[in-house]
Amino acid sequence: MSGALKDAIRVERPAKTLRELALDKVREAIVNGYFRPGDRLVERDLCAQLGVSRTVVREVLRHLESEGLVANLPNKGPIVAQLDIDEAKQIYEIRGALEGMAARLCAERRSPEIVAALEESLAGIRNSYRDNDMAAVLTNTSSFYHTLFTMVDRNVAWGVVNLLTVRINHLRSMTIKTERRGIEGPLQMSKIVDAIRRGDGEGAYQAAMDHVAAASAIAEAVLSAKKPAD
Amino acid sequence: MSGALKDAIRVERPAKTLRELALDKVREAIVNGYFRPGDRLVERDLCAQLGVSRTVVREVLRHLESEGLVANLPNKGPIVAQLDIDEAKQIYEIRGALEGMAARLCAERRSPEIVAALEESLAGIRNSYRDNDMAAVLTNTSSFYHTLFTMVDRNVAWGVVNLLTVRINHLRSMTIKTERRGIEGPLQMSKIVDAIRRGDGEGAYQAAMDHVAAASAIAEAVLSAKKPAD
DNA sequence: AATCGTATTATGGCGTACCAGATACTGTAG
DNA sequence: CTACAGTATCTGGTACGCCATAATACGATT
Repeated sequence: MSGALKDAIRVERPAKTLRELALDKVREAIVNGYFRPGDRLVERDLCAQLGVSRTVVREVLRHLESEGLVANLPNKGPIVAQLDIDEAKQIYEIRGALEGMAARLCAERRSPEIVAALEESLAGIRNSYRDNDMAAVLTNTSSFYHTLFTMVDRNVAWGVVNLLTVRINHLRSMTIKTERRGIEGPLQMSKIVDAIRRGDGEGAYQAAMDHVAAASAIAEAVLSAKKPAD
Repeated sequence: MSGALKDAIRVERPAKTLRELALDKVREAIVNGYFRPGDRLVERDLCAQLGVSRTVVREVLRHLESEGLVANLPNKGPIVAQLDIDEAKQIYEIRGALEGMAARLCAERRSPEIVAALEESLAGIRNSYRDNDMAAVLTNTSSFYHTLFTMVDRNVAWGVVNLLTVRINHLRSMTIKTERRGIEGPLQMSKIVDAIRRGDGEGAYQAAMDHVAAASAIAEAVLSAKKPAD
């Protein structure tokens, strides 16, 4: 029997361990603001809320710690990591470097499929903005960059970007709501696609950098506006 | 009593939790080849070898998993991650982008302190090559890049680079032993320093990219030479 | 003898209970 | 009102036990 066929009929099992489920739940809770930055994450409370044992909770906390979403105070325990403005800027900068790199590679590949896939995501973003569905904007933006990286087989860089992105996720949800972002965001992204279509590597690189830089500027404004009030 | 004074007399405690100690030990063991890629990491065996409980071992394994040093096969358990050649190339590529970025920033900063610090590390590398002390070469190389990133306050990018570097660490120890690397490596790095001294951002970027590209090429040669024999 | 089913073993996943040490809180005595 | 002692809280860490699953060995049946 061929391997491919065997895979085809393979029975899908949940395969997710309790740990992974709990991990997703807690990450979700942090990202969407159920747990606020600075909140203490008391192990035994989490056990109760998640309905799992301390063993699982501890492993989850360790994992989130290595993702940078949770910080561990010595002799004090884990808290939701604070996002300081400088760190956020650094994250945007790194994303710029990596997304620029991916965009350049896409341009150099000169493949119509890439352009088509990117345009599909971009259309999704425009539609989501039109429908005022901010969750969908995030999803589609994510898929835009996902194709940008994976079409040129840069899954490691994609992993790095994802890892960093969760740390600024609540910033993202604020920046996309900003005035004019609904017009400028897609415009900048279409410039990336245009450059890729032209096979203009340098242009694609610059366009990707510009887009992230714009997001970073908005994030900085949002963050510094919020800090004093806090 | 002033806070500063209180800090000054504060008794320095190990501060490292048992978990962190165990984490370092296991990571060390993987990186320096005590555990080979593909080896199974049986929890209860590790408990015995490390002298700690399963809880700690499990947390350590989770952590290493998120670092990419350990892979978890479903219904099978953790093994030491295999490093495939494509992934290694991607890691080098990312390092190139980030180190290039940092080098450019250093050049734009035009600070004599940065140049001095870099030159000190570079001298260390040359001496270590002369003494044939490969471990010291790695340490000094690491400190070279550490200053490159931290002098311009890019600690997040430094963290990313470190995270990626452990995954290719045994490759690094092979590449630096390569013929001629003892001459070419420091030469390329001195080009980075020269560009930074001149304040030539683009030149520093290119020099850093070149250095990583050279390392990547050597790694590829080493890896593809070893694979068939395996 | 070949094959099929079953018992055993190894191992991870998960839970519970317990203890030690650090910290924060609280109430009482002077 | 302050100082101090006692207490509650919480994490770090350990030990042990149970269950599910996968692989392997073994034995029975045809």
